[in-house]
Amino acid sequence: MNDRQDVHTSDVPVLCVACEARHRGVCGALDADQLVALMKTSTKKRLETGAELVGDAEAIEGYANILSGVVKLIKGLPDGREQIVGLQFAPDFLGRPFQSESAVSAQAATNVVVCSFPKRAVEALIKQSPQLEHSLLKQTLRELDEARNWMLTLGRKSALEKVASYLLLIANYIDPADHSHAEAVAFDLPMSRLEIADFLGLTIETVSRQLTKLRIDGVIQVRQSRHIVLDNPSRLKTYSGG
Amino acid sequence: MNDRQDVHTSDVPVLCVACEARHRGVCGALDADQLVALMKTSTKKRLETGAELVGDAEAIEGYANILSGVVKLIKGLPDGREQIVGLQFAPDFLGRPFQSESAVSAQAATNVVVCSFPKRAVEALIKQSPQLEHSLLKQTLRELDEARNWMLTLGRKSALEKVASYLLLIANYIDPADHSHAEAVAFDLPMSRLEIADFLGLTIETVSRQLTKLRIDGVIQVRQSRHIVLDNPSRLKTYSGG
DNA sequence: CCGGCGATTTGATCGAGATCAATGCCTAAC
DNA sequence: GTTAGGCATTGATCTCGATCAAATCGCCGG
Repeated sequence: MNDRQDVHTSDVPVLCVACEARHRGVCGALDADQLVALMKTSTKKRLETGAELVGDAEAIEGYANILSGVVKLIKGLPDGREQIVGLQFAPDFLGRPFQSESAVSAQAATNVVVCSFPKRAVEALIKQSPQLEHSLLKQTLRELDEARNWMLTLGRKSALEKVASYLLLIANYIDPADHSHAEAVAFDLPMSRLEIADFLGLTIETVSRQLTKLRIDGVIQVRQSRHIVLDNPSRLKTYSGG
Repeated sequence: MNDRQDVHTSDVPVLCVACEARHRGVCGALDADQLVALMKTSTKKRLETGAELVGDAEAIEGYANILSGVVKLIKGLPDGREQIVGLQFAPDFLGRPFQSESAVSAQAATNVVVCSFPKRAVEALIKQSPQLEHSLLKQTLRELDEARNWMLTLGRKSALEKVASYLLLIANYIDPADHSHAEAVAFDLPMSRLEIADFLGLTIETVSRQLTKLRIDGVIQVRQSRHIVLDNPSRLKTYSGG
């Protein structure tokens, strides 16, 4: 079901000479020499909540590994309506290979730390390393699956089902354990109500009302608006529409 | 904007020894020897409208090149609600590399002709040929872009904007020319009202009403319910919400 | 030509979620 | 502690699209 860990071709984290983080993710596909070469070109960057990594239709300046935090991918309409079309968590790889322009805008949803690489260095490496390309293909296939799952949610679920699905999605990222039995899970939402609404194709008021309903039904606890406790995750699943 | 043609690593169509069609698409990435080997394992299949290529959560029996027709990718909820999460046209490649189960069900929306290959043969070839993997990555990235574009439509557009966007999408597949100036385009819809509704996250009645509205506004002509004429495609764009 | 059947259109009504409008809550500055 | 300002909740109302129901169209077989 969840092949997230499968994205890492190598499970051995590698110490980056530039940003001093231990990389996993796509970098695991490289051999030692390639890694050293790549990491000499890397830079560690810290981004505040709301900071823009790549603007829509802007030239892409590089690629990045997310070390911590959550990045949202946004598409907007000319009149200002917005839809979040993807969420990226560590250790996802950020960037659009073989395209000079981005179709989406990428923004930090929380404080984010990335290790970024110049476009040219990564693309040269992709040409050399089928392993890296294989790794990118796997991540892209996973993102495609996630996008299609979300299309079902956007097109066919009710507001209540959408919010329940969202909570389960986040709970699963925080703690990828199997929540089919009844262990409690607690976590902080990495997004504001407005961002949740833009992810679910709803308004903030509707998101708030559905959370209230779930709270009153005793399925979730909400504290300080961001902190969520699921006493019984499998019960929440019955609200998510499958 | 549209890098569809870019998917074909080679522009030279190759005659398939088995199905006697000239392949393009992903097969273009192979060298002559590899092609011959692959094509000896291929079979040409004709599928009636509605035929299922791959069921949800079924084992994937193989891969296929679409030679003609339209294939819809469907995701469903336990209670029967359905969402079309992707459309594939010739010469798209059909299949989910590196996964034993399909996350979606694939059905023929029109009569479809495919040239199918056994799973094993294709996967062996992917291992040998970085070119093929590169080609698959490009197709997957394009599908991801399309999925994300459609998420914006599903989450944030009105029913009228959705229907207008759908007509422009189909018009663009039929004739990938630039429709920004005012040349008329005519085509047959490859899908029923129910399928359009399942693609747009609407009901058949709403789809029908929006088409009627566009017809009364003089933006489109509708004949025999499937045949559409856009006298002025750029005018339809103003209805699509950007 | 006629009847039948599925697909589509049109009509009437309903309701989920949007919109408009307060009100309440948490944090930060002073 | 007090106040200001951004977020979130709650309430009242409206609207778009769903639902229920009834024609109408198009096509095929007799």
